[in-house]
Amino acid sequence: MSLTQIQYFVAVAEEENVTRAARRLHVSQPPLSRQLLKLEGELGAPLFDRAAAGDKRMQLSPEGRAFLQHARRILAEVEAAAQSVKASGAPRET
Amino acid sequence: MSLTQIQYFVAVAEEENVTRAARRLHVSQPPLSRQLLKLEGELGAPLFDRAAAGDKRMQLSPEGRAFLQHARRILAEVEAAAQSVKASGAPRET
DNA sequence: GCGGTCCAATACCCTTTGGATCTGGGTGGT
DNA sequence: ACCACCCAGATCCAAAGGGTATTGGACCGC
Repeated sequence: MSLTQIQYFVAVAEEENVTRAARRLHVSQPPLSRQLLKLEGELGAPLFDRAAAGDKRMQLSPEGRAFLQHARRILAEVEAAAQSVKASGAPRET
Repeated sequence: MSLTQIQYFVAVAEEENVTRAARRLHVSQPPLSRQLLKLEGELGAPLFDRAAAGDKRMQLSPEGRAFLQHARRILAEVEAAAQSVKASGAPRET
């Protein structure tokens, strides 16, 4: 599992569409598709319901919904980690 | 920034020694050293005080200490994320 | 029923990343 | 002075990750 995979997953979960998510992430669709599958493989469960015939959207599976919560927290925490370094290195602006 | 870099960093922070951390992580010392430097580069600040002449330990810098807290949370959250998928996929043992 | 559209997945190639080995420089202990 | 320890740099090679082109399945209008 990697941070990029997590970013990718969140984007797809939000867009409910791989192609749109790819545009948003400035990558092409196939790599995104692959990383998604790879992530599902590692986790041992599908994160999306692709089966839905009459519905083209990439809908989150139950596992996907559970994962999404943590995924968001991870990304936020990463952001915070980077900030904290900058903050502690330059505690004051002067 | 990647999850492996974060793992590496935590290990070194705990061991206060790159070589030992490398053994613990089952990687060799040079890659570990490089990832550390790379991480510091990305963050824009050194995470360790290597300057200390008479002291061989890799001591955390103030920025390093700040980062460590988040780093641990990130790894814990990643762990939790994986667990949550397994849990929601197989809510019961039967 | 047939072509056109939309979308994810696969095939293939190529660049980049990351790990391993070997080496060097600097410090401390005996 | 010699040896041990430790981090960083150089070099090489395998693996990962992204891009383009293409396929395959489902739906829509005609």
